[in-house]
Amino acid sequence: MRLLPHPATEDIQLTEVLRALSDPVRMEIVIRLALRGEMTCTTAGDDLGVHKSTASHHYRALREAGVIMSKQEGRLKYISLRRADLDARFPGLLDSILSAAHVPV
Amino acid sequence: MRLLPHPATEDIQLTEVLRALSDPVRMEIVIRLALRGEMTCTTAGDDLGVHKSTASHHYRALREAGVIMSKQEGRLKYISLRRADLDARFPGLLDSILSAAHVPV
DNA sequence: CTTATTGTTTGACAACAATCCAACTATGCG
DNA sequence: CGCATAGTTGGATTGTTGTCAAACAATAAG
Repeated sequence: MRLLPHPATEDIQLTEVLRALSDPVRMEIVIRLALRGEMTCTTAGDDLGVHKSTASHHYRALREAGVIMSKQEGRLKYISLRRADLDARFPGLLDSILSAAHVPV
Repeated sequence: MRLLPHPATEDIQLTEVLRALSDPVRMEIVIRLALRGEMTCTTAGDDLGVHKSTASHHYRALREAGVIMSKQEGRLKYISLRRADLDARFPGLLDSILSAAHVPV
């Protein structure tokens, strides 16, 4: 099991988080993660309407902004929302964004 | 006194609001409006570090996303945050973003 | 009427971003 | 080992964005 580089909680920048979530494809990925929890990249990218390499690019954007966590397990890569970290850094922000996206919090 | 075209409250899109706020210059403008209320474009753009035409471009981006209101009064144009509209459309969103930006709400 | 003030528009330009495709890497399976 | 699966990377393309400068428009003031 390997971890990939992620920004530390205190290094997460507000405008970068907002930027990451301002793309509809990335927002949809985040919504899926919020609804269904940790999942593999393939599952997260299913029926997303973009090429898998494009999805991969979006995973990186979300990871570098501090929105998601990735961990490699064997052949699979699991991604998940950094809910606790985001809530520690920006209390209430993720919840209000998810509510705005009609995701039950 | 003239009003300029703004999106109706129900037409404000989440990703467009996040996009508008993902630029540091626009975020700073919004912070100023949150702290000091309605102000003219010149006041809002003071010491922003960008050319006035660039600031004007940002006002339009914020207006088209539904984040700010503009009204022309004589030679001056006043801009203000659409707090009530944003709160009606996305409850708690603006507050949590402003809190994240260290603006007292 | 002329001038100063306030802000927008247009053009140019460089940087960035979203996308697809093809090639590649890495891991597990038989 | 050889093959399939899961994802990433690099290149190409196309479009968007942030910026400045210069020209413009509209209004108020002298």
